[in-house]
Amino acid sequence: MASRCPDLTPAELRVMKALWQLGRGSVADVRGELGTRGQELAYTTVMTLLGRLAGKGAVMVDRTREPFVYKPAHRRERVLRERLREFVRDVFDGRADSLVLRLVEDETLTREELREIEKKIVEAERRREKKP
Amino acid sequence: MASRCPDLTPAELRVMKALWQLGRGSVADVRGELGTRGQELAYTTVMTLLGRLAGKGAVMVDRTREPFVYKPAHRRERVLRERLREFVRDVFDGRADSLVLRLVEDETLTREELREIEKKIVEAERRREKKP
DNA sequence: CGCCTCCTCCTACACCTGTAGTAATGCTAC
DNA sequence: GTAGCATTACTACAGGTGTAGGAGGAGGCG
Repeated sequence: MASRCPDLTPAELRVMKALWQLGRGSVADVRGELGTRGQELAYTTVMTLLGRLAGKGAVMVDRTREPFVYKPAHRRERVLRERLREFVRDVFDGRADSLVLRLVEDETLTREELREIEKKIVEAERRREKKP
Repeated sequence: MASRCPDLTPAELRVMKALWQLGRGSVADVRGELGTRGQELAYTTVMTLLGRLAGKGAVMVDRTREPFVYKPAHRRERVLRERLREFVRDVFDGRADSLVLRLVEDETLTREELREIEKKIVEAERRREKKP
C-alpha cells in the first residue's frame, strides 16, 4: 500500500472536491468550479490553497504548461475512506456500529437508502461466510 | 428544540468525553480522567480548555464550591449526533448512505455489528411503514 | 512599442488551537 | 501566624488556517 494521504483542512477539502469534479485544471478552473458551489474566493486564495495542497502532496502540478495544471494525487474514494476512519476513531471511539445505528435511527436515511444498505449488508455477510 | 451545540475542537472534544464519563467534576478530576486515557496534560492546560468550553457554553460551571465543578451542558448523544451531521454534510456531501455503504464494504465492521445494524434497519423500515 | 490582463510568487495578517507558565489568593498544617 | 499547597485568573506563544494584496513577468491589442 502507498503513502498515507495527507491531512486536509476543511478549505482544502473543498478545493479537492472541485478538483475531483474537474479531473484536472488550472487555478481559474478550480476557482470557477468552487464558484458554482457557492464558494466565492479570490484568485490568489485558490492559488494559496492549491499551493498548500501541492506542498503536502495532495495534488500534482504540471508546470510545463502555463497556466499550471493541477491534478489530484489521490482518488476521492481513498481520501474519503481515510477521513471516515479518522472520524470514527476520534468522535465515536472507533465504534463504527454506533455511528451507523445513529444514522439509521435518526431518519437521516430514506427508505430507499435503507433498503440499499440492507442489501449491501447481506452481501457483505455472505462474502464473509465464504472467505473468513 | 434547543440552542445549537457549539463547535468543539478535537482537544475540547476529548475533554468533553472525559466529563461525560465523570458526569461532573473539578479540573483535577477531569485531568485525572484524561490521564487514564493517555492524555497527559498540565493542570493549567485542562483549565484553559474547560474555560474555553465554558465560554462557548459547552459546559456549565458551579462556582459556589471550590474547586469549581464542571458539568457538560449537552448530552453526549446530542453532540455526537450533531458532529455526525456536519461530517456527513462536509465530507460526504450529505450522502449518508454512501458513508454507510463505505463502512459496510470496508471490513470495518464485525459480523456481529453487521447483524446488529441489519436488525435496526429492519426495525426502522417497519416503523416507517406504519407512520410515514 | 507601451499598456492591460492574466498568471505566479512572495508576503501578510488576523484568528484559532494546543499547550503551558506565572501571579495572586485562600485554606491547611504545623 | 506563617510556609506550603491547591486553585483560579491572566498571559504567552508558536504553529495552523482562511483569506487576500502587491510585485513582477509574458503575451495580446491598439
